[in-house]
Amino acid sequence: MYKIGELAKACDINNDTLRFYEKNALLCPSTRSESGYRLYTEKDKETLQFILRAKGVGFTLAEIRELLSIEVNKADSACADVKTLVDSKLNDVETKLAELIRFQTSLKRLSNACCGGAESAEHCTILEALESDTNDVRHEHKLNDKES
Amino acid sequence: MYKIGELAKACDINNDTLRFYEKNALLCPSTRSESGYRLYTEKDKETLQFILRAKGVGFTLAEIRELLSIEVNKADSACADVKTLVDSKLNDVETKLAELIRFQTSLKRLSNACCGGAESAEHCTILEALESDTNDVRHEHKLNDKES
DNA sequence: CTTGACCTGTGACTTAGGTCGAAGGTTTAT
DNA sequence: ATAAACCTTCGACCTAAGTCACAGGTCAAG
Repeated sequence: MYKIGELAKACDINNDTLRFYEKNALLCPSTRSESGYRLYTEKDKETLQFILRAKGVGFTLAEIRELLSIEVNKADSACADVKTLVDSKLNDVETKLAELIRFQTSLKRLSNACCGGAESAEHCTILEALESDTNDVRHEHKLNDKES
Repeated sequence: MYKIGELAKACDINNDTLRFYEKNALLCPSTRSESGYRLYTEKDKETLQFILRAKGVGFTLAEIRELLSIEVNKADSACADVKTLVDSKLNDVETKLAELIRFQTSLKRLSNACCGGAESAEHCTILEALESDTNDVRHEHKLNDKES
């Protein structure tokens, strides 16, 4: 049995995070001591590690709650249910990825176009790009310029 | 001169967003009418468009505030200052990108390993991967498995 | 002269995932 | 027996970028 601080230290998280997970129905300690201290079992620790691993692949706590409800009750769920969660998450991730790649492309273009010198910024190509709506900074669509 | 609703509509944002930008020192209307209405000039509109374009390439409002302070005072800033902001943002973006790619890789691996069938999830490879700490789900380091 | 569309300011609420402080109870070691 | 190190609950605070509600003032049309 772990007290809160012991489990937290063992898993390298904050005590408050554990309380937060409890409040949000992710991980409730199996028992309490006479005096009300949370007592976590080895099984609780495994659940916590499940949570941390799921966080590690990008799941939100709400999604992890879903995964856990399948996990505690495996026999009544299908593989397909689990895979759906993973694929839907993968979709989210790829959407965000696409946005970040647009950012990256635009920023690289801005950076490459700028001399970066100590001269006054009066003719800075970056500022000019942000000022002008012709020659949209955000998308390359028909710009047919090459990344240098 | 635009009233708040006119400028908001012209730029397809919310009136409250404009008030929010004002409160956060991003865009103050040049004047007010007798009765206190905000009045935005054409120049204000251009500044707003600058802000929206900068948002479009991924800058936060705090960063845009920095860009604007250079923009209003170009002569006293160097190109290098601007480029530094862009490069530092690019760095942020690439850090986030790296994390999302890790998520993507892990999720793809989980998804590919799962049959996704209607069978009970009792032996679901996804759940097993999240349960076990051997065979870490998050990183490929020495797994030398191939993406199918 | 009233109705409706607009504007004002203030302050609260949202999401996500915690983190912190205060006031007090418990355990353990000395 | 008392101090240090733990634990409890509760509630407030944090970031980011808004969004919404409320109570009231203004403006143009009919």
